[in-house]
Amino acid sequence: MTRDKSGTKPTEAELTLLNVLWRMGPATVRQVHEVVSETQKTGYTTVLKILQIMHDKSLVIRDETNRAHVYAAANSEMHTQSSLLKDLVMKAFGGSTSKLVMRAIGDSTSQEEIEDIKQLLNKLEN
Amino acid sequence: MTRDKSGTKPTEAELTLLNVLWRMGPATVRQVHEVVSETQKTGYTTVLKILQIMHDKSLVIRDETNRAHVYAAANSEMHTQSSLLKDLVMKAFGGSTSKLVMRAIGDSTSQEEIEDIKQLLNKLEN
DNA sequence: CACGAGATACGATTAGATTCGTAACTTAAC
DNA sequence: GTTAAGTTACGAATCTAATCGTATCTCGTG
Repeated sequence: MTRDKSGTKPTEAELTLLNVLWRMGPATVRQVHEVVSETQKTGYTTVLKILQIMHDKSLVIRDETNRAHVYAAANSEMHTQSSLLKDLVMKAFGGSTSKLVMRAIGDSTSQEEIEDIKQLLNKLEN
Repeated sequence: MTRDKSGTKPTEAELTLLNVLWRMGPATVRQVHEVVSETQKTGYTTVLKILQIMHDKSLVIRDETNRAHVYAAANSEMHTQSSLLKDLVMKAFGGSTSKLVMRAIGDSTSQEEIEDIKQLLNKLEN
């Protein structure tokens, strides 16, 4: 029996590549590698391999029409953020989203961020 | 050169045990194992081993006075929550805490949770 | 149609996490 | 002081993540 691989939480390396794909939109291995190389020394085939694994897990879809396959994130950034948040809420905040939010707000050193959050809450009033 | 192991992010299994220690306070391997066994089928020596590894990493401290060593979390739950949050903010929210908070609030299905958060924000006004 | 650049596929390696069996040790009680 | 129960220590096996070298494939160009 093979475990269902969709909906799996992306690993650290996978999340790095997803961030690139969300920022760039659909892209080839080469394009992804170029962006990643700006901040990390990662081999081309490493990026390729991880994208292939992500394809196996259905974390990305790919267009094989052309010789250089074009990869795209299977799920939206929003969806993935929610999924990661839910995971953290469960594992470290006893399932309480409000506890997580309060901790996050409490940690906020930036005054701007606090203002942003207040504005959002004001909108929620309506 | 050995890398500094303190301040390391706890793994999944480690976080499970930390949750028990935070809930119970200082405890022996047996006590931790009993609690963990309620929800998982984990061997006694597995719990022991993980606690030993956590001790190596300075994630827990232990009192070896008695034959059965007594383990305690090295860092507070709050401290660890903040650390995990910061990590997620960096890896999945482009470093923006407010984005994380907004997503978390947006996902909140529970009306109570939204109320809790509003109350906290009101307190912050002062 | 042969070639070379550039692409994918594959397999091996390394490192860390997790699991647990077995050995060795400690101590209270007989 | 021997034993039995309970404990820690150790090491091996398994699994997953991550990395990359090498082999193979593909296609435009001459």
